[in-house]
Amino acid sequence: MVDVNNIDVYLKSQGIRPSFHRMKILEYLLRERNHPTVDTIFDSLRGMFPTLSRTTVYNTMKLFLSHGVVQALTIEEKEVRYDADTSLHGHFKCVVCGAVYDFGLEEEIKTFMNLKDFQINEHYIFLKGVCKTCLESREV
Amino acid sequence: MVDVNNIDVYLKSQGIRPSFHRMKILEYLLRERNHPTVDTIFDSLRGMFPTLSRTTVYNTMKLFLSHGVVQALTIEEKEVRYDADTSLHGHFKCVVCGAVYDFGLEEEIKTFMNLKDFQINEHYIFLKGVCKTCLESREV
DNA sequence: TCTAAAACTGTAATAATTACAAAAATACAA
DNA sequence: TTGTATTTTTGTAATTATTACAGTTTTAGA
Repeated sequence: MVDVNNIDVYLKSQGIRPSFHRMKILEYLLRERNHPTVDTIFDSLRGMFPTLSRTTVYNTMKLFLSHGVVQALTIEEKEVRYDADTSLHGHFKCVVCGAVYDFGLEEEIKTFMNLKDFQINEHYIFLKGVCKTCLESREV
Repeated sequence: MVDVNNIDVYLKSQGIRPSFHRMKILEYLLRERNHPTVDTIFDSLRGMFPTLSRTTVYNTMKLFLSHGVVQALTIEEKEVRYDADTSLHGHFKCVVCGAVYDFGLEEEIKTFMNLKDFQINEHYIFLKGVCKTCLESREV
């Protein structure tokens, strides 16, 4: 995983000039790990530097995406979320509280998705249901 | 799989009144199996009955969705696609030609996505890459 | 046939995203 | 350091998918 203290080095290694905004946005993604939408990122960072533009967040996410620094999650229509963890893992969205959880996947799972003669570049695994916390609070 | 000749019976069994438009839209989904967007459905059926409204397609898809007659695929931002096959299977999108392919998944795969103490209602498995046809035409 | 409910239509409103042009910041050569 | 070209950022306008809504048509059944 990328070291939060060396974001500039990491961005350079990915062919991206490490501007102030870009570093702050990636730092946010790495620290919070909350699979935010553009609006969530924008609202969260605006407090710290009010000069930030929503367009910059859009531009930056598009740039990060094209350089493989983030993956885009479209678990649900009308909200694209971003994840700075680009390793193989799944996502679970709780339909009650809306939280998105990560969960691990063995490499092995790829054999179950083997498409003969197709070149597979990206794997997305989304589950929906009710998370443990929401299940427990319902039982009360 | 649902019999294309008994769509009215099937819709009734799902608690949906089988109106003319609803039957034609479901028939389209079952026949074409092309994971269409609302616009694709609209454009395809408009020729047959020009009185069709885009809003009707939206309304119908929302109705089908809430009754479990279709599933919504959000493989990519900015396009919700619909699939009348609600059984467990995966989807592959070719980034070159844009086609969406179905592929089978063993029940077994669910054990690889077991989230302890979570209630899982829906499984979505999306792959992206290059399909066989596009790979072959590139080699030329 | 008449009436109430359901379905359909078309336009207007909303929301996420993109386009674009101007302004600011940065890099770097002279 | 200064000047200039390039990159980045900003803010507004445009675009696109979707939803809201109100009026019209169709349907079911008394």
